Amino acid sequence: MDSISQTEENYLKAIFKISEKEDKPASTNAISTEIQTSAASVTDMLKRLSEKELLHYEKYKGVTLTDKGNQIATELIRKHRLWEVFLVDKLDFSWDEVHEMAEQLEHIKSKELVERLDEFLGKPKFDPHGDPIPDANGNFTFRKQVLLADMAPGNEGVVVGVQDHTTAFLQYLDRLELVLGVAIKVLERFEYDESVKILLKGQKEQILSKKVCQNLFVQKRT
Amino acid sequence: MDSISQTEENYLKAIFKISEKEDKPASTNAISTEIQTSAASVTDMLKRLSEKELLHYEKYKGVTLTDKGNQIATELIRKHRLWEVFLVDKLDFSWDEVHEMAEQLEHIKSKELVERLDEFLGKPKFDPHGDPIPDANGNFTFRKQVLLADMAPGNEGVVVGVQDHTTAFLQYLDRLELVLGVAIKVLERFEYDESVKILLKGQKEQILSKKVCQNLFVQKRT
DNA sequence: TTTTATTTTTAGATTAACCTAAAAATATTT
DNA sequence: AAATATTTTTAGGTTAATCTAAAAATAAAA
Repeated sequence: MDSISQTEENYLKAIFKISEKEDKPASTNAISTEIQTSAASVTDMLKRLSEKELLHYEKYKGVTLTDKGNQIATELIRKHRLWEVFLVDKLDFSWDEVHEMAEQLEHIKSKELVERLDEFLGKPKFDPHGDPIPDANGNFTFRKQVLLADMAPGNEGVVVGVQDHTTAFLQYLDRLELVLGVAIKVLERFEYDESVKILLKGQKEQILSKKVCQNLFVQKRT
Repeated sequence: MDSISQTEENYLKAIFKISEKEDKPASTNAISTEIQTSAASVTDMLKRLSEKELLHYEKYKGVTLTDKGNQIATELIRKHRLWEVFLVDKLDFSWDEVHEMAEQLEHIKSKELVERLDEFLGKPKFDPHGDPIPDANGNFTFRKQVLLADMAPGNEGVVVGVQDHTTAFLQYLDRLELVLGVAIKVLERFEYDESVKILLKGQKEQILSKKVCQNLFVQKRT
């Protein structure tokens, strides 16, 4: 029952994030980029986390989380996303403002608090960016979704998430009225620049750049 | 605009607390007791906080907060007490469970979050223990209150706060139905052990020990 | 007013988390 | 396969926050 520092928690979260994308052990460099610190510091920390049995570490081979490390990382993600829901649903922040606050709130240590918060928010399954919130057992709700870029003309669906979480992108989406839950239909794809014409809410036509399409998740209507 | 660590914040809060009671500079020992650390560590920290101009420090003379230090401490108390209201009013925790969580939540850094939270909670003036919540400008609502121990037979009033914040006392008060807002009347004082017989909610008689009376604040009806 | 007790500070160490620079291991080119 | 480039680790140092033990200053008692 050795306690874990906020810094250690951040490393676990970073490793979890990297492992989500790539299917190989997380490299020292990948972690140092994610966490904005020197590779030497990462090596230092990996040794300590390995000592605590939160991850498997072999020199020069990268790391993978142990079950214990995975569980802690998942809990952090659960807390982060629940707090984001709180900030947006209850305190009326917009989806581009909540990351930094949630980054702090996720380190609050109290199992009971998380469960009560979850209850208070109505046990949400997704956060304000459409990312799944793991339940108390660490299980994520899986939703089959595709990038708008991968939809063919004629396809319809609902905007359910984003790949790019930057403030700039989120604010741009607000301007385009591309908020979560909105219905869209792909009308046409222009080969020239891979932009796409969509029908928004069944009424408004709009052209979206390739970049936007590659960062927007849609749940297709079947 | 040098940032301040959680540890530094805790020192400022401790000094504020000590200065509230005593009217002289806070001593190294008083701080070390409050913060549960060695006197040597306190001396170290006082030098650093003095360097940052958060307090006035003269060797062997104790410390007082500067305006800046005072402001930070007041903001921490504001945050602590607002979060306590959130935990009790929104998440249904009881008044004896919230201290530790608020102790962590008070360090979340975001001016906007505090103001939104305040708004969300209905701009409360007092926390679940009856302690005043400073407003955004650092002003406390003053309430004239007396210890139950200082009330004479015949006096009536409403329970508005506690002096002792321990879990044990708070839980005991719950058992006695002495929650905030309850009306009481002093019926009789027994010289022998300085216990007091009161009338609860105008209907139930109860005898309270000297110790209870010395830790319960009442707002007298005039 | 000395002596004794208490409080506070200094000195010297430790630990977590970071850094830079150099060395070692691994990966990529030619 | 040798040479070059990249990644990772080691070595050695720094800073914040802590500690114990000893010295210095202040306060209390005889």
